[in-house]
Amino acid sequence: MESPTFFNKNFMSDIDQEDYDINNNNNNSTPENSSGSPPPPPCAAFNDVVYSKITSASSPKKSSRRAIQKRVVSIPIKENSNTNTPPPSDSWAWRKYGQKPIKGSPYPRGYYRCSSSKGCPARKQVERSRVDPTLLMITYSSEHNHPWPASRSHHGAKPEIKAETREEIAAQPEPDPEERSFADLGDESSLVIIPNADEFGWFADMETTSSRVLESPIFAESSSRGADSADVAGLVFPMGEEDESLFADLGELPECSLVFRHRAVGGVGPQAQIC
DNA sequence: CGTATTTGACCTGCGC
DNA sequence: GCGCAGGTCAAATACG
Repeated sequence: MESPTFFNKNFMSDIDQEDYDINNNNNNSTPENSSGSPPPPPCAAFNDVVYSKITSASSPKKSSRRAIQKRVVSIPIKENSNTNTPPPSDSWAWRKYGQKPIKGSPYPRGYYRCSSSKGCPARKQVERSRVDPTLLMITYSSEHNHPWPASRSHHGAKPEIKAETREEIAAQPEPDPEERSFADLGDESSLVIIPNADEFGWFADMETTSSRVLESPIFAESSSRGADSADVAGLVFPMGEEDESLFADLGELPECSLVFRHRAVGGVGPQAQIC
């Protein structure tokens, strides 16, 4: 059903805005602030942007108007990663559906669709920060309040979205009991969300030049202790080997995330923080 | 053979 | 109204 919506133009510069806010140590001067709106929540290094998307009228599949919620995280990566380097894994399965060069940025933006569950409306965009190429900007978006799927099945299970078409997606919003609203993700804004200690592997993949992250006491510990990173997990996510169940809870990102923030002052790297 | 990725085309919104 | 840029589609291709 179409619901009346309003278009928030702020969304247009979502990434750029975040990017520059972050990298220009300008965290305190978000548009919201400058316009007299309530200040962002304590952890709000990023703006959650809720906007409506008015889709193509010529394409029935896309003709619905939906409120979209966006969240941007930035992740340090190896500088020598190239555009073919897959984005760091998070706890969902993503299927790439497009890539576009972005004006003003030497790096293309990749477009991914959630394939963790059938009918999952979530999407994400991945691009290198033009300001700091060692940062990977990941923009998650989903319909506002749409259930965020349980995490993808790891360990080889392929996402089962084969026959999925956009029509099917629109037609079957069968939420899983374990699913959480994507809106939940938005309750805590943050720069970098490390969803799962078991997946710090992708950090290993990125750490070389971005040891800034590992400067974090928490991370330094986790990285130096390898498998024992469960300590870290213990801090934020009660994780064991049976992380399947944990993954299933990853919809609760805010509750089980390590959060890194750029230091607004001092211009140093990200700062570990648990919201 | 089934699934994922690539990539050019197409569509839409926005700024001028 | 036009052009540009971003986002998505879908056919072709690659991969396991």
